[in-house]
Amino acid sequence: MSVPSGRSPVMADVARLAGVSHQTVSRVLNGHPNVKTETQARVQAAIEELGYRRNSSARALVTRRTGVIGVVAFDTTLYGPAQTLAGIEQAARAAGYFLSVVTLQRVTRQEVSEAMDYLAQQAVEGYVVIAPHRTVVEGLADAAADRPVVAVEGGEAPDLPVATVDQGGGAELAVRHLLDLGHRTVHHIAGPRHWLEAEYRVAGWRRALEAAGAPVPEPLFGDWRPRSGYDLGGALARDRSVTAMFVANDQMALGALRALAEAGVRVPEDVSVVGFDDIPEAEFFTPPLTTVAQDFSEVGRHGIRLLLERLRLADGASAAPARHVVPARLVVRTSTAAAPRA
Amino acid sequence: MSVPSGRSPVMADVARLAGVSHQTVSRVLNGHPNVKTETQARVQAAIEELGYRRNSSARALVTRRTGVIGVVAFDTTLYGPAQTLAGIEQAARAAGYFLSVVTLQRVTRQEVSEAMDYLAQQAVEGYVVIAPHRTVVEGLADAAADRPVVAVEGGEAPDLPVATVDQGGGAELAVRHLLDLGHRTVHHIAGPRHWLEAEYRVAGWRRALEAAGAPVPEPLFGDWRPRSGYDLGGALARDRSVTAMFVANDQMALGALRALAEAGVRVPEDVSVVGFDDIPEAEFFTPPLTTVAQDFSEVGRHGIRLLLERLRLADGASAAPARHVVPARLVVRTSTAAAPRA
DNA sequence: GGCTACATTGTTAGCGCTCACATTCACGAC
DNA sequence: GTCGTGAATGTGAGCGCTAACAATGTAGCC
Repeated sequence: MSVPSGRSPVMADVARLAGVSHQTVSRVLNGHPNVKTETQARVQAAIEELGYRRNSSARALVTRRTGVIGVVAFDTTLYGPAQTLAGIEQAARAAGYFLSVVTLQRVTRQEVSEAMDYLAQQAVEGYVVIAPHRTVVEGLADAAADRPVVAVEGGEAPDLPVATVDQGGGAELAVRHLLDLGHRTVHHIAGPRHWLEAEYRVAGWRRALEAAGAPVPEPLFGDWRPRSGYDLGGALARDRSVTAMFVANDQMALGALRALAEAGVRVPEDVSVVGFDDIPEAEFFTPPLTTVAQDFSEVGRHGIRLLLERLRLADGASAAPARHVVPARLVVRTSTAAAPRA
Repeated sequence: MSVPSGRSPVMADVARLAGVSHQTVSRVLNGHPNVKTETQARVQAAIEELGYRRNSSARALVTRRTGVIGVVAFDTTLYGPAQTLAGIEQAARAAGYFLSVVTLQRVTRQEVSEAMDYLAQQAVEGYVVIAPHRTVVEGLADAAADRPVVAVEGGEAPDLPVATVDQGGGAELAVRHLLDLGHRTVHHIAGPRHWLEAEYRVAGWRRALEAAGAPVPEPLFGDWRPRSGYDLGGALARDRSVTAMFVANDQMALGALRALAEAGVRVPEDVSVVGFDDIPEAEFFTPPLTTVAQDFSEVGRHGIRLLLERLRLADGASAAPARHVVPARLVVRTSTAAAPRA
């Protein structure tokens, strides 16, 4: 009787049943300290009896907080972004936030702007942008967000808090590992231009070679897909001077392994191969792939952490742009071995 | 001056600037027919000048529609679920809906209930549940949703609209392909028990064998991961009578290929292998994997379609549970060949 | 002209909640 | 006793929007 049938209960219904004012119900719901334990219990009981659930729209209307974080992602088909997204989701939920995700079809400044605009419609409190691409970082500038933004995998986006894996450092690990095995130099199949991760890996690769006084060959640019690794790997396979290659992700490394096999080049006897990402499949490639592991969910977690910090500071004082860099880790399997005698 | 600085513009601000009532602004925003073209233009101009954006909470409060669809997903690390989610996201956005995603950590009835509860807090209008597991389907029953629910990959969930790939049919394609190549029978490395997709693939495999009068060996149960394919594939490799295996997903097939290689068994000369999913890597396995392709995004799209249909029917009349089944497709590569002479 | 019909716009009343403030009561200090 | 204090609760207003209805203008028609 306390709730007219046909509509779901509201605070006033709970209040009536518990014999208190709607405000007291609100206090119980929000954990306000000054409520008698007994009253609290009575309200709780009423809530449960009616199956009451607070109307989030009404609450958001007055508090101006929706509890929603907007996420702009790109190509969640790739292992890395998908994992990062999962990490973000975990962290957000743990903090009591909801996630609204938009996946970009193409990486253009306009699409980034549109995605953020779309999310703004939903009154997200802030954005986490998975920004593996230079264009995305630029698009962020256009979007002129009036809300906090954190970039994940966003390289060194200026004026923006960033959570990222140490791509360059990971690349250095890979190259040093190969040099230590006695290879004269290391060839590189890179990710596509304008992808920040690709650029940083190229830079790290170059740095490690130069530090060792090794010659720096021209890098070849793929598109992350196995197919391009196959094509470019095939090209390198024909060059008998190549004894070591560092491939910018595991999928392309897979393609390269295939091309090498078809060319009759043995891995690791003739050529050593190192990948990047450590996808679950890498361990079972032919041969099992030495690669650089990234902790994606850690990155996602820190992305959310940085955003929440910004949200707490609220409007006025925007904190200094912070960076959180997660180290990469080399996983040695059997696709690498000592350089063959010349 | 029309907007007091320090707060964002509201409808009344736009109305004042355009010299109309706030209701007319609302009409323009909602595409109401009876507004003079000229008025419309004036309002539009005012909106743009002020950078006005409608407050979605206020709107949701009065319309009782949030425009948010809740998605319950599980293990988006796996290729299939991740792809399905992407398809759902595309379709939802195209229809003007937002998505709120919760990813389950473990598949228990309780976690499913909790996830739906969590989404209910946000007043989602309906649920799309990626339900590849028997437990999830059961959990749906507990959750006693007062809102429409659609299961994706949910097998034959009773009383629930379902969008799914024809798993059984796909398995039959795989098995028939192998039998046609002259194999006496086909061994099966299955997915984990209680996974609906796994069960349907087992059923299809059995059906095809029985239809052909072939003996039906005991299936082996893996966990989708490459490691289990490796372990179980190794076991089958030791059995010289095995000439063909159908592996329930590509990741396990990769593990199996590895185990066969290590055991000195040649693929496809000694043993033929067929996978399931057609992940991007499959084409570059050693050897390139014959597999069954599923159109995940199509499934996601139809999941959203079914939900939207339910939402339109609104509260009263719940439509008859509909099913949309997307056919699977065999992709022949070089991991399969004619049976070796006995 | 007077009436109807319809297009166009304005007015008013909430949606369900939280915030600011008012009120009540109990208790101890003086 | 009186007053101050703080805990516990209630009251009223208003967040920004849409829905329902009212009011106006405008044309068409007899």
